[in-house]
Amino acid sequence: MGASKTESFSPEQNEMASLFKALSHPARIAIVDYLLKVDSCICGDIVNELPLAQPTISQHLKELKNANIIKGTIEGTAICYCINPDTMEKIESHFGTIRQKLKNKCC
Amino acid sequence: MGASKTESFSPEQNEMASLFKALSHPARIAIVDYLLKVDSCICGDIVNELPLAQPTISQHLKELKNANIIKGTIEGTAICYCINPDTMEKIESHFGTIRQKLKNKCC
DNA sequence: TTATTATATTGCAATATTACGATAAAACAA
DNA sequence: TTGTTTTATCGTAATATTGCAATATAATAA
Repeated sequence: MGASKTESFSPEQNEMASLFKALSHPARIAIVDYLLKVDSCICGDIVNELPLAQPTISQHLKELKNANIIKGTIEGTAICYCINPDTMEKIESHFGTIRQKLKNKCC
Repeated sequence: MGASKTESFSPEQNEMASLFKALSHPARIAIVDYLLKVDSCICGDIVNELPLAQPTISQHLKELKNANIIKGTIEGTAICYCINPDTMEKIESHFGTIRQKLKNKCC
């Protein structure tokens, strides 16, 4: 074994797990942090910001893109990445729902 | 290689990544969902709720505990698990901050 | 055309995660 | 004590992730 039993859980549960998995690596958190820090959707220089090799960062960007956490648009030779606000809002509202449900608890 | 370069990132980035990693598996999402669904902090029957063997669930519960997402208190022979609202609020406020920062963006 | 620049893909080694059978431990009941 | 119930741990196989050198691709410049 070793593969996670995806088919045993609901689509919603799998979707949330995928979103969190995309955010479960410090390099990917750092990428999101950087995209938030710079004024606009800066192209290119993510590689210079992080202590990782270019293929590694490309791989992390791909995972963030696949999870719809960031969007990339081709801008000449470079690619301009920025955060997808819809996905962020989706996650925030998930925790908003959790907070609501916790209000009726005894813990 | 293969180990993630934890030391290259800030404590905050590593902490958020750890929280998301704890939530990055559908079984652990399902555990949180179940703890939210039941009226109070129900003891024991998480094993009967999920299609996973008892050692596997115990392992998932351990990870959620280590991440401070759930708390467990001994209740006789059983252990009573419930969600830690502080950690949930921490994550929610993280995305609240992200939303604020996105307001000033062009994307 | 050739060169340059930016990003993606391939291939692989190191490491981590997932799942579970077997077993242990802890609390209680008879 | 022995038995029962509940949860944790150990050991291990299957699979996934991480990181990077080498290489490929794509867009532009000279």
